[in-house]
Amino acid sequence: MSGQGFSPKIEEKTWSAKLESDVLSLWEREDLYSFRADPSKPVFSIDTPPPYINAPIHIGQAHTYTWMDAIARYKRMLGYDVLFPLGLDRNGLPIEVQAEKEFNINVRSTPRDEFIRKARELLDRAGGVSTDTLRRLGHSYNSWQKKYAIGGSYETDDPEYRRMTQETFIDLYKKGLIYEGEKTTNYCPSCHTAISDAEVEYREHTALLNHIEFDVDGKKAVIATTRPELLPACKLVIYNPEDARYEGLAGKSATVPIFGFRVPIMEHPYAKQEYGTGLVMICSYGDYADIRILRELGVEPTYVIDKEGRMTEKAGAYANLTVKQARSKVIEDLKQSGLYVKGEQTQHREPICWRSKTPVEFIPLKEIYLKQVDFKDRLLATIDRMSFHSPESKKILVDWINSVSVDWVLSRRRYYGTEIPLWYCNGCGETIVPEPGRYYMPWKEPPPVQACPKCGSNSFRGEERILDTWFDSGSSQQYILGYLWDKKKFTENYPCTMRPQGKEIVRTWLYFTVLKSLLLFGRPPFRDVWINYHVVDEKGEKMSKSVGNVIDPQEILKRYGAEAFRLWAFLEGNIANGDIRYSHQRTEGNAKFLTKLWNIGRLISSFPVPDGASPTPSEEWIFAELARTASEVRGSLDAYDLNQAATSLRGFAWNLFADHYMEMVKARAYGGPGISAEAQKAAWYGLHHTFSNTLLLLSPIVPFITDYLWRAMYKKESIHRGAFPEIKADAKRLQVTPRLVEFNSKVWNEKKAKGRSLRESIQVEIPEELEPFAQDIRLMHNISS
RNA sequence: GGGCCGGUCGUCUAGUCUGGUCUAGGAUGACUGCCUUACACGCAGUAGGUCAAAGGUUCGAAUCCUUUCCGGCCCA
Repeated sequence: MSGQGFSPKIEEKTWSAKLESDVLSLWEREDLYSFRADPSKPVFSIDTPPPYINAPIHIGQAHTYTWMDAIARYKRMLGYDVLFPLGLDRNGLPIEVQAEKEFNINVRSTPRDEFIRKARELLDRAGGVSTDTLRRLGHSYNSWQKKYAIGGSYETDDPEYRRMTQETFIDLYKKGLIYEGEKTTNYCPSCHTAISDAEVEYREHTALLNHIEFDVDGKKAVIATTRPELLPACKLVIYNPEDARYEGLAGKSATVPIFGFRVPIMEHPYAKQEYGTGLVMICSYGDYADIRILRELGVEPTYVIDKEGRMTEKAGAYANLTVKQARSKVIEDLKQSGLYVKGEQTQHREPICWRSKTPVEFIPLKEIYLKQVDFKDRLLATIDRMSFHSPESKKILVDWINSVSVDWVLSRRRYYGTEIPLWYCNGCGETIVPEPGRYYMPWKEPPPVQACPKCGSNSFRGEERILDTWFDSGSSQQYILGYLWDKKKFTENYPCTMRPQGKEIVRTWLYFTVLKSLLLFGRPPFRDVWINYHVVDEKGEKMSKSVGNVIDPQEILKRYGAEAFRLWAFLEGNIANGDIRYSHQRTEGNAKFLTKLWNIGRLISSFPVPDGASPTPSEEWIFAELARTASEVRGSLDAYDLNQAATSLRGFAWNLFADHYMEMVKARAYGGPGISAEAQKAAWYGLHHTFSNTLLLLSPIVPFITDYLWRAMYKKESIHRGAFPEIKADAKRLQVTPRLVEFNSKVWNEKKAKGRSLRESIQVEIPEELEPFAQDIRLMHNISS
């Protein structure tokens, strides 16, 4: 047999991103990824984070959803019925704020129906912006269509979703875990609503630290504060017990300037000697420390700020001014009366609302709460039953649970969200709770009863507030597992297998899901929790619009294609361990593997696919390496470490299989004088067996190119119907790998040193350990004896 | 103020738990040579690291301990 007659089945020299859309439409036609509800298969469920619909997918989402996709694909190959739904988040404040801006309306002065309609209009307009990127990335969600069934894509503001949210509320209410109470609450004056502790963030900023003179029995005492407008709410002046300057002051009282009332002076360790003058005024309420100290001492608060962020009549002459106005007015008045000592700039941490970034105020509100403080120990025990990837991320949740100190404020004074399903009797105040089963809108619907069961009155008031968005989100796993439609199946498949999510929403999304799951089902919501960090720019800095370093994944798709993006996402690092940097240059570099893989396939496609053959030592060796790689990859994938899986696959395919094995057997595969038909067939088998399995192993990572090559070379049926390869091979050949690689390198080096081209012949002695491979090695390097 | 995580060639990283096989491996970029009938988006080679710093434990430390510095995050 001669070297003639073998030419690649594949003509193009490189993989092209243009082929991606062809492959994509094949997948859609073949319905490869739907949830089968096949009772013979175990379910692997992934509670994907619904991206917010009104903004394009950013690079961090593109990255992490791609990881989830690979996990889904891998589990499918293991024989799981994979539940991998696509959700779209349409709830929450951002859309309300945007509607206000867009239509120049105000949430409080616009009729509710109209406001909701406008918000929905905006959401519908945003439509496919988010999903287009996901689609092009080749993600294998069960469905792109909205369906009221397991596996269907869903929207968080859907009446069905809200029906479920309300059902959980009703359940918890009936269990006695929900109550209404008046407490000091975090209040965002810009969102006009109460917010939970989990929604409070801190911002370091420069503030004016004002030194103000108080009078203590005719003597001056200077107090430092960043919030002089709270003088009318001053309750207490404290200093550190160690502070010698103020020894003996405790027990006396201080007169508050301008307002003239007296407050007690006490020692308290919270006051730091080095902060301002060491004397601190405690008001109701400037910050959490105030709340803590005044509660500790049982002091009745005076509230001087109202829901609009204006001063109340308790602030006397300052009533109706905004907080800011009042602050400067108080400072001005203090200066006039000579009680203002000085102002200096200081670094200060202030609590802000996580959505609007407005400073949070602490005011009394009657709100609806879900009990959580009582359950801290059980929450900690519950999360011990979930496994965290990486394990370090669990600490974020543990710390948060330990710091929980008040119950969860559920009610929000907004319009666009799930209504709290309650009515109140106008006669006796009785609370009416409906039966679950449908979606209730109490602000526009009559109550589920004709007359009050307690007093018989038939006049009612529907609840107008809505639920915290996290109360909806905190049941996403419940929704996707089909709680609404088949409770038996739901119970069988509970808990959900995995929750992938960002670390920045551990204390919200993850925490609230755990809480609700514990209270509703007494179980953890997930088996595994995968927490990811962020994608940052080339220099390691956070991407932000104002800095102008944001990279749109669409741009990467346009420049390099989906496979290139995916390779970058997998090869660049493990996002569960830390931030990942993005760089075009590295994407380009990583993408070269696609060309390599393509050309490996191209050469191999020249040769027939034998059913089997008796392997020579070279085949035994590469099969042993293939088996080792497959088991490594399996281990990495089981640990959700796609980075390691991708790295070892690239290393195997390129640096061992192509560089060494293929070079060794190429001549044998082409055939020629002195090569038996049997040996040639063994080479063909070695090439195809190794390559087809490599494609399978790579298919969760680069699903486009592997499927394309697979169909071109092996089967009509998609590679994504394939099973994860189990490769058996004798491990004893593994020992020879370093010797082989070393020897080949030595020969190449020698030729180079002698200025010869690689095909020229050379005289080298083959070491004894490599004797079994002698024939291949001689042909490979053109070694003359 | 407290806590957590990280710091390894220009860049990304393996190795750290279980100290010796690490005179630290790979990738990428840089440089040099080569179009060897799959691939120049390739092949081969070369250079590049006092493993953040100091001290300690040990026969031996990137690996264990202590302190410090830097970066990031969280809590008060």
